[in-house]
Order: sequence, then C-alpha cells, then structure tokens
Amino acid sequence: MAPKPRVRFAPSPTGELHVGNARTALFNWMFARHFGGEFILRIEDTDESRSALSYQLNLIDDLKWLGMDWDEGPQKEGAYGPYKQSQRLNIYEDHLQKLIATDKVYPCYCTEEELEEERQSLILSKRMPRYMGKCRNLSPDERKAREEQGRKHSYRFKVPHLTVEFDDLIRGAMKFEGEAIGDFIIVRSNGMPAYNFAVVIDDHLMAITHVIRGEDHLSNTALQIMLYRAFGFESPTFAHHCLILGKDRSKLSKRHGSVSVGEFRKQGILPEALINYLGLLGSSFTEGREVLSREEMIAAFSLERASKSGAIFDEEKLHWLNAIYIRNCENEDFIKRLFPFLQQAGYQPDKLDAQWLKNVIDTVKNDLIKLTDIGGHIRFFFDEQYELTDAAKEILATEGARKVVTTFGEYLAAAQGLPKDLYAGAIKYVKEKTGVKGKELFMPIRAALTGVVHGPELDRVFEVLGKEKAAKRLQQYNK
RNA sequence: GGUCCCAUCGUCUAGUGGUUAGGACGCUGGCCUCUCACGCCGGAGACCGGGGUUCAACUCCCCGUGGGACUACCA
Repeated sequence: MAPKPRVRFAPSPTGELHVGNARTALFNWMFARHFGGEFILRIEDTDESRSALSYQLNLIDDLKWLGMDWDEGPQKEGAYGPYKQSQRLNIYEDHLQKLIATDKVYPCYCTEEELEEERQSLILSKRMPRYMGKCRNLSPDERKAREEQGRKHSYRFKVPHLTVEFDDLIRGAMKFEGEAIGDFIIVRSNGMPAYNFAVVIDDHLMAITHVIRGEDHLSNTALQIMLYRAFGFESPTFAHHCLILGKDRSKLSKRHGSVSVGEFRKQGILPEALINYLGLLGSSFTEGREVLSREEMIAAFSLERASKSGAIFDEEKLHWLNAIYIRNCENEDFIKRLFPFLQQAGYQPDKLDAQWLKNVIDTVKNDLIKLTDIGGHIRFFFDEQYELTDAAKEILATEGARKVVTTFGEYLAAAQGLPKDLYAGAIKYVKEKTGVKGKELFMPIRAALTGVVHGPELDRVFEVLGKEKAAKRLQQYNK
C-alpha cells in the first residue's frame, strides 16, 4: 500500500444508523486508522423522497457516539467537498455530458408502467427481468417525437457485453458476465443521478483508493467498473465484507428486533462494547482476543481476516461484552453516563447526595448487563421502594430467622460507630448470642435489610444503607 | 427464473494435506460464597452430502444440497 489510503463511509440518510452500516463504517475507519490514511464521510441523499436532514444529523451523532471520527465530511470540510451528494448535482451533470458526448448513454422514454409491464412479462416467460433496450436505438426523429409528446426521459448506460473481472480484497477473484446486465439508468427522469453513477464519480473525484462495503453491493461493482472504464477513470480496490444476519440467517432487519445503533444506545449498551462486538463479528483479525479497545482493534485490523460468510448477530455476546465494559468503567465517568438512565428509571440523581449515590452505584455496578438495568438493582436502597418479595417473606417466616433479625436490631439500637464497624460487630454479636452461622445467619438479615434474596455483599449493602435505614427496617420485627 | 457469493460445535470463529479439530458466547457440573453475579477448574457440543486427487483430506478439484445477496427511475 504505497500511498496513504483514502476510504469512505457513504450512508444514505433514510433511517437510523443500522448496526450493519455501523460495521461497514467501522471497517473503513479501522482500515484508515491502521494504515494512517483518511476516512471520509459522504452523505448519499439523492433520493429526495426518502432522505431527511434529521436522519443525517442522527447518523452523525451515532457515529460520534461510537467514537469514529472522520477526516473529511459534513462538519469537517476538506479539499474534496462538498460531501453531500445533493450539493454535487452540477458535477454529475458535467459527467453526464461527457458520456453523452462519447455516445456511451442514451435517453430512455419508457414510463415506469411500461417498464413494470416488460418486467412482468419477462418473469412470466421465466427469463431474467431486465431492461431489453427498447430506447437504445431510437432514431433522432423518434426521439423528437417523444420529446414533443412531453415525455420525460432518463439516461441509460449502454452496457458493453463483456465480462468484468476484478480482485476483491476479501473474496479474491470475481467475475461477472456483461450479457446478463441490462442497460441501467444513471440519471433519473427527474434529473437526479442514480446510485451507481454518483458513487463512481464521487469515489473518483474524492480520490478514494479502497471501497470497503457490504456484500450486497457485490453485483453493483460490475456496473460501476463499467462506468469507471467509460470515463477513463482508474478503479479503486474493492473489498466486500459479509452481511450481518438475523437469527433466521436472512439480512438483519427490523423484524429481527433491535437493529439500529440508536436502539442499543437507548438500552444502555456502551459504545465501546458495541464497537468491540461489531469488530469481532464476522472477522478474526483479533486473533483470539475478545475484549479489545478501539486502539487495539486498529492495531490488529486486517481486511484479509474478514470472513466471507454472513454472521448472525448475537445479542447475548454483546451483553457479555457490555457487562465487562461496565465493570471496567471508571466510576466518575460511569455515573455521568448513568444519569439519563437513572432519570428514566424514575430517580432524581441530581437531588441525591453525590457521595452516597456513588456508593450505591459502586455496590451494584458489577451486576449490570445494560445501563437500563440500574433501576431494578438500586431500588432497595430507597425506603419508598423497599418491600419484601415472597422469597424474602419465606426466609423470614421461621422462628430462627426472626431471632437473628431481632438480635441484629438489638445490637444496632445499642451500639455506636462507623457503619463498617457496626456491621462487623452486629454479625459477631448475633453469632455469639444465637449460635447461628452461615446461610441461616446472613439470609434473614439480607431479606430483612433489602427485601430481596439476591444482591451485592451484605457488608457493602449495610455500609451504604447506613445505621438509620437499617435499624428502621429491622424495627418491624422487634415486637 | 437469472447472475453472483458462501458453507467447522446452537452462535461467532481458529485451522491452509498428517491436530486428541483449538478458543469465545450460550448451556452445564464443581469450587469460591450468606445469595445472585464475578472469578477459577471441568463437561456436553461441529468439519452439509457424494465423487475424485493423494500414502494421507476439514483442508485441493468436481457435482449435488443448503443458505444468502442482487435482480428498482433505493442506496
């Protein structure tokens, strides 16, 4: 790789950022960073009816959240802009003129209804539905006649009937037969450029060296290479990675559940975890390591280690990674990230004592899978949410258990000191006085103190709860 | 239907002619432990089928089969 590579991520702002697209972005980003090249963000918004600025903003926000920075693109203009296709219309027009001048294209006057009819009849006769070239050989007079009828026209590319071969960095030698491809539209009748036309021009003008994208674009590559040749442009190197699949092995889509970066973000998946998982999925450049930082992934990245077959999205593994990242998260930073989730769970973190909240979070942090889990894990620290579950009631139903609890309360009522010492003292006292130890000793105390039978270590819980709250909760058994 | 791509445990993958087919998630047994989790130690679990090539195929070739993508005036 002699010169610095230039790669791009070119989403169309027609919906939320899909994890599959995020993975494509990640591959491009890692590739650029690994080789010290440039990562460009280009917005492909030539479909005016489906594109929306809000999606574009959303997409940019998600990319930033994931920690992928671009060297050129929206909000970071560079030497090859503009980076939004709707602002490059004059460029496409100029290039169309070049193809007209060299007789590589022709106007097509067919209406969508006519095309649909042709397609259906081809399907019925069991032939490949493709454009048969009806308008390809129209005489000047025939064209004039159609113009006079006021018919709009698109422009189609005269597909040369030769085979197109190229070397895919991930898949190796690829070969497509031109015979099977119908003349495709490069400029729509509304004057907007079609996808295959615009990408070729942009990738060339933006000096893109490597096109890394999903396998769903594999067959488009043949068409694009034809255009590169028609313009006399040099083709970039292509690399088509596999797609992310749903449980049924079809392309991951909304019907499979959560698929957008935004959704995972709302669920409290950490960006580090998502990025890490997306890097792991369908590739093996990490060489057996599973938990890697962005930097480690960049260092290890290799396109050649991307797998060729589709990979099923495994939310369980994502969760496993997320839990690891939560555990490893710096406390200060973690609480900040947790704020919106605390609010969503009905708490008012800004009105709580900061140090106390920190202690609360510290004690439950290791039990969280997702940030949205927080509510359920901290509820017993709040009096208004404290209540006994059936399991806890059962534990406390025995005479021995009540004795343990009342004895514990007895000690608390009399003793003074730091919570930590109080707890140790109380446990020792109860042990001596009742002779109970182990499960019979701790479970009743846990049940009475927290109302539930699972949770963090009891000494931690007691410390955070403090003497007042603990004593109050035990009081009801002191009858 | 056509073009193209793909094929190792349930899932993500390692493996590049000779391995007890390795790891991770999940599942599971045990240890740790007041509980859950974490952690640690174990277990079950895979080379789609058939032909070749070869002394030897998971690995190379062919044919099936299966899955997928594309087949738009969407990208």
